[in-house]
Amino acid sequence: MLKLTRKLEYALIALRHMQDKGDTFISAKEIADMYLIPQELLAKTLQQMVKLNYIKAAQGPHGGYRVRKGLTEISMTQFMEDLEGPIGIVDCNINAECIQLDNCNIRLPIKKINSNIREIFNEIRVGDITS
Amino acid sequence: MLKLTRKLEYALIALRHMQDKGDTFISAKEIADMYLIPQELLAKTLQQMVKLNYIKAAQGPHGGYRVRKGLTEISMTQFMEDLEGPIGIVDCNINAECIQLDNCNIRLPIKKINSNIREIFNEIRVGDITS
DNA sequence: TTATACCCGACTAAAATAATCGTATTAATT
DNA sequence: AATTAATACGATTATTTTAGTCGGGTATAA
Repeated sequence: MLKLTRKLEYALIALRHMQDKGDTFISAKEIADMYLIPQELLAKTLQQMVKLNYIKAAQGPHGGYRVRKGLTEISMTQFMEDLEGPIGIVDCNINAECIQLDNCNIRLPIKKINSNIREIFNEIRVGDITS
Repeated sequence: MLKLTRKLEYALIALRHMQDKGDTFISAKEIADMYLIPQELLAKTLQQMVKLNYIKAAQGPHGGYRVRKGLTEISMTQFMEDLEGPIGIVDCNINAECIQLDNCNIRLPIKKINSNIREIFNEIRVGDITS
């Protein structure tokens, strides 16, 4: 209940590590070894962040990844939703395909809570965690 | 990511319905039929709430459940943790058995966020949703 | 030209969640 | 007393989500 995914954890750990290393390119392997993260999984997450323009990749020996400037200013809401899709504590906050429809008697207050949670993550920058 | 369980949804829907009906005993079947909830699953959830002293059960024909006074004042944090166990957006906030231990570079900020979320649910009463 | 590292889709495994089943017990009604 | 409608509860199965692996490809530094 109310869990973050491992992917997000790994992403944040990696970002923090890269951030500490400044401009040098860090390989997925280095991070995976250091924090005992499955390498392939981490690699895929990093590749996703490259597509999102969060980080920059360099191929070949001595290649790796480094953080792009400005990433730290992105809100955690955006970060999480970019990587994992919309935040919804119940499904009807995301796809609305609920068999109950109008019958549901708790829809509104739940919706409110969902906003509260997104709001929390709006107030937190990625940089608050990674630097 | 960050989902509530169905069990919690069903519990809240049921509580709200019972609350609307005042002191009369409402059967699990009535609620299940009305909101298209699997009856057995709802029944088990209701039984759990009986043990927690959230509601009172009456057996036999015309039996069912009714809400106990005072339930509405309970915080959502307590409610959710009673039904589903501790809120932890990552596992190390719950059982602390993480292979990374001191190696983890994001533990503190994550812990902070976890508190924020528990705080949100502390501010919400069950009654805010069910009445 | 070889070794290292990213790229990417398909696949498999594991864990968490959701749902069902079977049997027992209780109590109102007839 | 028998029947019926309800809760009680453990065991099991099914489904979905999450996590992790594999294989083949591309780029590039030394």
